[in-house]
Amino acid sequence: MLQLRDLPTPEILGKFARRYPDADVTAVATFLHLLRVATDLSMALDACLQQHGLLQGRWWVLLLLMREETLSAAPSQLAEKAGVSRATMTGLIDGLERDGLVRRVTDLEDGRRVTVSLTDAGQATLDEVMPDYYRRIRQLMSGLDEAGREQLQSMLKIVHAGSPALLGRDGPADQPENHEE
Amino acid sequence: MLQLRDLPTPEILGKFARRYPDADVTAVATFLHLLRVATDLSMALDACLQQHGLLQGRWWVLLLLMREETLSAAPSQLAEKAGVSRATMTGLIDGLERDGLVRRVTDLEDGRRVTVSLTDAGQATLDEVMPDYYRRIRQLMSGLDEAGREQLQSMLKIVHAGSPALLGRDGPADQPENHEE
DNA sequence: TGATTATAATTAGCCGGCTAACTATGTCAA
DNA sequence: TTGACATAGTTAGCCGGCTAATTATAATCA
Repeated sequence: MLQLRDLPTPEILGKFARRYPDADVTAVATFLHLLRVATDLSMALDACLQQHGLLQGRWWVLLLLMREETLSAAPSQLAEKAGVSRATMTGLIDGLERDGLVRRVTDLEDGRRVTVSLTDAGQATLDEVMPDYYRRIRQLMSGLDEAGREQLQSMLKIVHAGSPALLGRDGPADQPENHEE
Repeated sequence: MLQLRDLPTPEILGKFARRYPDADVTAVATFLHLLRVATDLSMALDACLQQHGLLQGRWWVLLLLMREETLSAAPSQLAEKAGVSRATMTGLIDGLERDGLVRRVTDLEDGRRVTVSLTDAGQATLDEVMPDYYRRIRQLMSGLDEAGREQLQSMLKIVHAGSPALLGRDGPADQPENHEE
């Protein structure tokens, strides 16, 4: 997601700000810092899961199934909840089924529908991974007390609320520029 | 990075915590929240850059070149600073060269070395993208004042410092000796 | 009824990461 | 001088996302 290792130094940001007067140095620094930390955490999570033979995508599928009372769900539901396309979910389920962690059952009444269920092996895998995962997250966050966590989350919400600003068709139209396309 | 759209509700976290007593509910919630927000920002950034015909990887290359006094650098330097493999950097440069945004020049003294330079067209592209980017970041962060940004960054540092906890070979039982920054 | 449309899942093929192998060039010491 | 090694970049091929097209089944209505 944010691969960049060499975040701009204050000097570089200042230099760029002279060429581009719209630059808000502390805003950019904070934004990049947030992406940098999150990227490192995500990569570290991947590494942790790989020690148990899982990858993030597959792990989420198992978790989503375990949340269900019936330990099962339709591929389309899983895709939506996991935030991936149905095609990607098909691939994830293929892999999990090959490893025996989930099972596919075609619906008897509606032949188009398929139900994916967590197998005993799948549950066992989660029972191995989750305690390790939870211990690591506990440790990761041990530097922040409850109040700190609350505060971090409330600041994240503020930033999150601004994210549509990044999306608008032509930017916060300060001064309209002429580009085609 | 964190595709998951359906973050666990407090009820689900509680249910999992009963099965896995090591779970620290607020730690997990904060961790996931951080990844969720960062992922949305990253995707929004991608969408913004795509409006100018760029992708994150290529954009970073142009920025790294613009930082240099000579507007040029070696592919290996760029790869390291951008945090991608040399092979990936070769591909990025291929695309940028094809679009005329950078230029490759083989070193006269050492035939193995190549210098990548920003072309006028590359600079012009940046001059189009950067003001838009900066305006959007300014808007994104407008909900936090300077003190808030400082505080957010200091909390990010605390979390970042704990990230080695996610990596340790066999859970946080053994303390990783990584210590930097 | 039977043609048309809608829905669920899958398949096909693209793209941008990666690692590992390869090519070309330079360096150094026997 | 030349053979072993080192270095810079590229190429080859894998993998997991994606979109778009396809297959199979169900639902609708003239």
